[in-house]
Amino acid sequence: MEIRPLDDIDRRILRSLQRDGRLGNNHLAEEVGLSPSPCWQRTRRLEAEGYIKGYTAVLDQEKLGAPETVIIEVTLNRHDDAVLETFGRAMAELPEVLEVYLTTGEYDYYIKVAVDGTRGYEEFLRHKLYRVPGIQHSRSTFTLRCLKQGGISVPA
Amino acid sequence: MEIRPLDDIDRRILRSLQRDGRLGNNHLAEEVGLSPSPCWQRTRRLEAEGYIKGYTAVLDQEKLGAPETVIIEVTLNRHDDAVLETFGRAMAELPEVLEVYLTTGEYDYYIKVAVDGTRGYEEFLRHKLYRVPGIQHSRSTFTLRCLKQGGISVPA
DNA sequence: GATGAAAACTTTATAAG
DNA sequence: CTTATAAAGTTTTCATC
Repeated sequence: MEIRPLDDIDRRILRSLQRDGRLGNNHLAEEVGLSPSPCWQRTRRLEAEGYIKGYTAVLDQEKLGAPETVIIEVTLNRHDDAVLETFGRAMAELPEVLEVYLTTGEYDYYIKVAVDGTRGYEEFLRHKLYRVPGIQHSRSTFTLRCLKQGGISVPA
Repeated sequence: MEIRPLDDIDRRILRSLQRDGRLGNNHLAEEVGLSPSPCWQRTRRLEAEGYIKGYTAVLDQEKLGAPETVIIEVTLNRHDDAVLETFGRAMAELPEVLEVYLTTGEYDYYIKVAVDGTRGYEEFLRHKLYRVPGIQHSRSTFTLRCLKQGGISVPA
């Protein structure tokens, strides 16, 4: 079920649905230069094979009251599996947290949070991050402006 | 046109559409406990007022041949508006680049890229990043595992 | 792959309680 | 807000070339 590589039309379907996740099959077919029926089959195949993981509404962080994006890097004071895992899970459960990555290098975790200003940030640190045990050191970077944000580009 | 604050039902609509961007109005209405007609009006309002910025298909980075996510922080050797701006735009145009943020602190830019292993990463550095003029210093962090990724949580 | 057709469902608008 | 209606369009399946 995952044998065939993507062809040009598959990639066009992915690009179109990435641009507009609610595109109907008829419009999509027209956009990619196919008749509706095979277009529909390809789209279902791309979903079934996992190229398309899902569809989502993209919401506005500012309008929802968390205009600041802050990057927090964290080192833990122990590095056994259990501590690393527990910390990551605790972070992932917090609503302010947008992203959690376990990383190589100087820090163990890389976390991105959305907060309402320095106040919101302080609150997050004091009431959420610093209450999770095991943090040795953390370093925060406020973002000033986002120039790009989004999913992977479908290769040519 | 942007006077009214969100109520509980609006927030449920946002959460449902974030979870499934292709939910039809009837299912959505049922999910949020409303009849289809007002549900449809609220959804259009949330779009028109910008709470919903759009809809997108979420694609699989691995399946599309770029399984590694690398975080690159960059300092530029000059900090006038033109240099900062030009660098950010050049980064945003590269297909490997998923995110570009201008930041406070030690580095000027924070960039997230998707590449195919250390090979793909080296190629990105040599053929793309290092060909952009003005870089004083950069620091790369490979991510090992992603524990969370997604948009903002709709507040309670 | 293209076409066509049919049933079920969705979208969009409008009117009335 | 709800219920109801209705035309237009979409989705999904299926048979055929």
